[in-house]
Amino acid sequence: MAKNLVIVESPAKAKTIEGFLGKEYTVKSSFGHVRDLPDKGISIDIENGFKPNYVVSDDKKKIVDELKKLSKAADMVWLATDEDREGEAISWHLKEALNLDDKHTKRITFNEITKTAIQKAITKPRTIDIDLVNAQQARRVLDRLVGFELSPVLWKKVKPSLSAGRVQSVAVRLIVEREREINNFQSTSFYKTVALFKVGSSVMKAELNKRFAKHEDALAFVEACKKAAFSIEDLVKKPGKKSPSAPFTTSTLQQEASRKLGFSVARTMSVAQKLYEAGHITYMRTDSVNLSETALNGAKEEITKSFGANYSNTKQYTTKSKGAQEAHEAIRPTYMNNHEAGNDAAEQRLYDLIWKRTIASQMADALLERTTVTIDVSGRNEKFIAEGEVIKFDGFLKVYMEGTDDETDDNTEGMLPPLKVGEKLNYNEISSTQRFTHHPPRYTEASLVKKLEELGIGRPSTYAPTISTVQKRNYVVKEDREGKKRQYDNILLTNGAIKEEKKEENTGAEKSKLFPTDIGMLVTDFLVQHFGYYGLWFHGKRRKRI
DNA sequence: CAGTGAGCGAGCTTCCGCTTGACTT
Repeated sequence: MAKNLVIVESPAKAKTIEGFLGKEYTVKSSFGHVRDLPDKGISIDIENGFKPNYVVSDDKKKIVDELKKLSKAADMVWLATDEDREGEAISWHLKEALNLDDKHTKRITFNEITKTAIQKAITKPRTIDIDLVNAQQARRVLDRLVGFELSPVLWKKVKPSLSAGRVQSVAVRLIVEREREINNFQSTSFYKTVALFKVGSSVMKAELNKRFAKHEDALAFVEACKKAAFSIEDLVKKPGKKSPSAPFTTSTLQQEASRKLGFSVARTMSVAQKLYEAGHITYMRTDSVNLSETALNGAKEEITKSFGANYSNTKQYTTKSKGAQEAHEAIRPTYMNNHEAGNDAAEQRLYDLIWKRTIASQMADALLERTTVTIDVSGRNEKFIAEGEVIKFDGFLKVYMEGTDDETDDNTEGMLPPLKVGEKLNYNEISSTQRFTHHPPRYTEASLVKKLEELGIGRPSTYAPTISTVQKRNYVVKEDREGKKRQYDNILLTNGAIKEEKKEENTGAEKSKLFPTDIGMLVTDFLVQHFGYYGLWFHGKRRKRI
């Protein structure tokens, strides 16, 4: 029997660590939390200091018995659960459930799974941080009280089996409020004027720096263009750069896999889990953008070998999200020199995304040259503006470009032909087209996760389950909607003649967007009315029961 | 007389966050 028992949260992690520590150490996993409030009833003694009544969860009885036996036989038990609020609580629960005494128990933490990090952790044990444990208990108790007091009110007043809680009710409210914003949105139209100028054998596109509100003003401008002369008034070149994004966290992986691969957040997580269990990537539930020393070196080596030393720019990123607890590394390939991994197409594509994002994060900025051309229209104050962008050094763009959520028509900026100030220009065509302002976008699963993270609501392990809960309760549906036909005006000037047309386009089509249901809106209004800030104040004052 | 239906009462649902399988479909 080994002298030392090390307990971590995840079995895959246990397997890896056992290899680092040698024969004196047995490494086991708790499979997450081992104790919790029971499923039924509040189970909190509100009269006596809100004392929680914890029980060993049914699915953890076997593992707790096994850990009990192993801990009795060991000289020392090392509680090596994650270095965050929940991890500290898991260690404390293990100590309670296994009846561990202080003399034979040590608490260690590490936030990367490397041999040096583990060995260093063993030399610096500490005791359980009871303040952090209490913070977790406060979180747990509050969530139970809110969820189990509020939900039955909904059963009575609205419909059985509904639910409310600190996280899910906010998620639903965000979707409901966005839908109402969209319904109240008054779209206005304007005229966007674009010219195509002949420059040698190529064509340069330029947009007018004024948008006309009225059809008659747009028409008057295009009319004036018939006789106007066009010349280059100004030519400005400015250097620019693009920097790579930080390596993936759970939330950014979910967003990018949704944009680039069309995965739902649940799909992303289950595919990532398989890659993790096969040892291809690091832990997939993380809020950290940190990379270990070995990862940084591995990336540098790989970039230098594949692209040259001038493409390498080794750096550490700092988290932007305020609630981050950073118990793990960022999501990255375990071995940087593995360019491909995975058993099926989904795993391979997700791995490819993770590999590229990680490698790109350690590559040099892309260097650009942005050119802005101002074109004078004789007899008018408005100017046409043409913009061009030339990549001087591609840097990280060689492997990876982050996707965007933008739905606006893409203005692909390319190279501009050679030009000089004062040069006269002739147009091929000038058009003024009626465009419409957009309502704020509906949430996708991934953009909702992004919003929740910004608000500090939910954790990496709960983003995907929360999204499925609000759909399971039928508060929210994920749907495609067909667009509507819309007419718009187009004024076109070619060869000195103006042609006016009514054209038709499809607008408002949605794909895989989140829509609130009637019940979602009703429950949100009910909760806001009775349990929003003023609702709580009202009920407290009047001690009114509902 | 047999079948129907109104009315009553009991028991169930639910939170968030940490982990995987063990289940169906």
